[in-house]
Amino acid sequence: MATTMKDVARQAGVDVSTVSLAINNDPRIRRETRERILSIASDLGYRKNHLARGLRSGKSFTIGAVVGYTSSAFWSEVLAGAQSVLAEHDYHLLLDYAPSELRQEETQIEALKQKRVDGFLIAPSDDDPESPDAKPATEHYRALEAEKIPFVFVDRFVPGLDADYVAADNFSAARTATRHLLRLGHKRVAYIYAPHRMNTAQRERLQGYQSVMKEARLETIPWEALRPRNERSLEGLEAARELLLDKAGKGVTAILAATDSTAMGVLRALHDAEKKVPEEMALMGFGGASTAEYMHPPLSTVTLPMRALGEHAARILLDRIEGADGPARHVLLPTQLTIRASCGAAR
Amino acid sequence: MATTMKDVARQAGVDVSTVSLAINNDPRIRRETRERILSIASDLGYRKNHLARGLRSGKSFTIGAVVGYTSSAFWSEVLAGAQSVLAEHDYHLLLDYAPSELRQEETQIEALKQKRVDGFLIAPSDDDPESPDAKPATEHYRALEAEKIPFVFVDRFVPGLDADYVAADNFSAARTATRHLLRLGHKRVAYIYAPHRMNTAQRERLQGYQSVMKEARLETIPWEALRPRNERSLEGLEAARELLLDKAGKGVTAILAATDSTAMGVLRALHDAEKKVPEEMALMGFGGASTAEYMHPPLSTVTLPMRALGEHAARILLDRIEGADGPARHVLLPTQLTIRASCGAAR
DNA sequence: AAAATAAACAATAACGGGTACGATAAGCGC
DNA sequence: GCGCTTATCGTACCCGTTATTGTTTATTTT
Repeated sequence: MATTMKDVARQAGVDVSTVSLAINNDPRIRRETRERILSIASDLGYRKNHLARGLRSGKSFTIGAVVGYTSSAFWSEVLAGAQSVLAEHDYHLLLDYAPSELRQEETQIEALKQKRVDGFLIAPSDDDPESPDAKPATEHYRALEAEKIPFVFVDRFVPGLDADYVAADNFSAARTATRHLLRLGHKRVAYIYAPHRMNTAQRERLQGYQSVMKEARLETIPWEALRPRNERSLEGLEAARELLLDKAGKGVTAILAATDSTAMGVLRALHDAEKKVPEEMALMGFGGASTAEYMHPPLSTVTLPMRALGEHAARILLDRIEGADGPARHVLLPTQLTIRASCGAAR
Repeated sequence: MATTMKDVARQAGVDVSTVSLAINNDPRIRRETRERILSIASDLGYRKNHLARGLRSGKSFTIGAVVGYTSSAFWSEVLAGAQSVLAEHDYHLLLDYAPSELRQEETQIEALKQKRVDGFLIAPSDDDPESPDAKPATEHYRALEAEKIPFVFVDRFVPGLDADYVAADNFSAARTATRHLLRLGHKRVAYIYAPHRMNTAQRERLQGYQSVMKEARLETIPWEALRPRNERSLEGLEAARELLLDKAGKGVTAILAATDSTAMGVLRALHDAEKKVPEEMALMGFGGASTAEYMHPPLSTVTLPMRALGEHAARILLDRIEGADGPARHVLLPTQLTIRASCGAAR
């Protein structure tokens, strides 16, 4: 059996309440007494029971993380960032990955509620590809608000819900990337994205691209990368291939891809079509996955602040748990344009 | 305040113990009574408190995951696999990422012990680069055994410790990969690996390579990829560059890289040196990261069963938690040789 | 020196749920 | 009608910790 406060108390000849106070550094306990107790506790291998503590105090020092495991490297980094901040305050992440397609958030949240998490980090699921205009379900988020369980959206958010969120500034990022391509002399710039992955982050990238193109009075060329038919096909590959054949793609000299992995698929299609990158076609992506750098040519990309996303979200969450209850905070973190070879030089 | 069993009991006009029995499907409670209680519980939005339950039963339905966050896509997949199995049994993962260099396992484990996790999934840290021959610290693992807290090593294990582990069959995988290269006609096959990432998994790959080369009476050409000096440099890149210049690299026609990311760095170096892949140099890696497929040429690789690693580890852990106490189980999962363009055809 | 105050610790009751045991009542055989 | 079993539920205590309130004993105030 694990040693408890009772054991320590017996050994030290004091009451358990005294042990508790001593361990929690309560000033009511004399210093020598505390030191004696702590020493005995250490000798006995005492380890406090967070379950009991949580039961009594109503806090579990645990944060539920409800994220999809798609583009897993991304979430891995985000969670690592969150965890590093949380660890400093004795908090831990309770993980609940689930494929975003299943959209099981409500079930996941419910299960984590039973474990009495003190708050949630949530990446809301993507739009329903069957009915992209349907309003996302918000009841379970409102339930969280009603129960006063803090939660912070990460990377994406649910429109119409005035909740805290931390995301990359995708709109500005897309504007910067698009402007960079225009500045290099490109006129016909296509934007390839996956509609079945549509969410607020993706939408803002698309809008950023559109806004710059419109301001420059250039034609926007949005191009949809459909869900690959079979497992072996790469997202973005077929789309790019079709774009090259379609009349809409005529004269396109630059492609902005909504994600790095899409850009990689596009790159493959360009290789297959023997289009030289960047000479005949410039290419940029979004992400910051380290592998983008390994491509041939190395992919220019908008680097997303993954760790910082997690860190900021964790800090806001901790604030809320401590009781801060101001208005919802919307944090947009700056991104970084990482210029490599794939977007080429001015023409 | 959240509704508790007491509230349900009051509403139903029974004792809390009856509610408890009803909720846990105890046969002593009449069916109609149980149904009435469950219905009232549902109406009141009752949700059981896992903290209280855990305190009483000594189980938290929580598993500590102590892994490094390096090659995060890998761990993301492993953890997703583990989580999918655990979720079926109401378990969750309590995450504790930490950079493997810090080797803080003991601290991490201690913190998770306080949260009363029912078991651990552990990826032991890499060898100490300062003293690679030093025995890894095993006291904290023995402490776990003494306290009868089950744990399973994943991907790597600690030599000399007779504990459960689940790993890819790296030795066979390396043998298969090496043999494949030999069968293609290569005689001088180099093996590039990172000594500062050395662990049991890496060691077995190296040994697999060596064993096949020795059996074929060919010279082994191990080549160390040192830790990149600056952030911007890619692991494997410098090593490959040096290998090409060194007399040891003379006549090498195939390179086996210890990981996919190393292979990517090597590929870059080969491009830079204008060595055609696979015509002038065949290349293979280990991993199964999806991005390997996006390379130019697409990288042949040994695909590691990431999800299955997590799933198996979780199952063993659940077994142990249920009380199974046979001898330590050592599970080696088969890998898959994924042939793409980078290793070329027979010459 | 009596009284007020402070210091240091003890005692006790929660927190929410699990469970061994006991109580009650109904059903049954004799 | 008696004792005995079985079904069904209540009683009471436990898990380990913490917040609150008491109870000493030492210290200061007047």
